[in-house]
Amino acid sequence: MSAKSAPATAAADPGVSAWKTILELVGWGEKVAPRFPMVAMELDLSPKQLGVLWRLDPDTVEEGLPMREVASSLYCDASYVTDMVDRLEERDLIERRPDPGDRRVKLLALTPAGESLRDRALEMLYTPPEGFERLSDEERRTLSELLAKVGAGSA
Amino acid sequence: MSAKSAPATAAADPGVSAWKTILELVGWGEKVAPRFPMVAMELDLSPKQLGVLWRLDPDTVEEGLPMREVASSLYCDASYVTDMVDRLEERDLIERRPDPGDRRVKLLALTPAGESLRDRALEMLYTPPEGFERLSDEERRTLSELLAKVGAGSA
DNA sequence: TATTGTTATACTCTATAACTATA
DNA sequence: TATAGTTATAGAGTATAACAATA
Repeated sequence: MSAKSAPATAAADPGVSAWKTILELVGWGEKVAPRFPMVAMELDLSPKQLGVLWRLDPDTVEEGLPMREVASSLYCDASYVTDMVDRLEERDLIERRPDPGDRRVKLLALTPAGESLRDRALEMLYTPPEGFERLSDEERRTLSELLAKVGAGSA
Repeated sequence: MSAKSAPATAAADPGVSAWKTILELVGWGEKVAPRFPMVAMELDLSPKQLGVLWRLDPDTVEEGLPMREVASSLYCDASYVTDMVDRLEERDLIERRPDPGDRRVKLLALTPAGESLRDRALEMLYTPPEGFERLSDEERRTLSELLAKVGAGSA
């Protein structure tokens, strides 16, 4: 498996070429700006701050999310979560609530302003790239089904 | 278009749900670690440093790439490219070459060590997530074709 | 004793501004 | 005068270690 032959082999596998296209679409190729950081920047948030807002889905985390869980879910240190939360709290986007069951824990939840900013972010993030318009309705359905099969379990 | 109704509408559009799955697969969802930064970390590179190596494809940029082009392609400042290149050069991964045509310009090119590190990185990056194994050969071909249509022009 | 979160601190990442050399 | 790259510097992002409160 020499350095020269590996790429050729890879290109022949439709799974690999599909995956490469996905990386391009998402902004980890050469021509498109990375989507997630771009959305964050437009909303004056760092990517990780947007990550915090994102996890705080009001529909699923009614009571709030322990900071520790946010930290592990974002792959960053707890002390940094403290810092981000401080600043998001100053901007009145989230709030800390005591956990009735364990007084060490603080639960994070969105304020109304935070909810609406999160909504705007998800709307931007979830808008498919323009290339999707080149597919027919049926092709879009097929694509969605195939990807759902791929993503089952992780998505 | 209230904040509550928007997500429901989105879920009904197969284009949107396909795109959401893509975001999950790539690590911008909740359960998977972001792929690109992870690959970089495993190779002891920052994501942007990996970006530099990535652009320096020996097959397409024979003579080397001007630093200015690398900067704009990575959406970062030229001074930061200087810094990254300093450190990549210290690690003997890339080198600066004079541009015979314009003596202000420096061309970046991979050393042999840089080439092999880049190969390793691309091999990791281009390995599709495990979920792809759930597709038949024909499904993979279909997926690849549909995505190629979506990505045409940007990929 | 182990765990949640905070504080203090330091290190890495990245941009701005001023500068040098070339065009 | 304008452009490619560098230097010096400052600011954001992020981690480590020591600590307080609670379990």
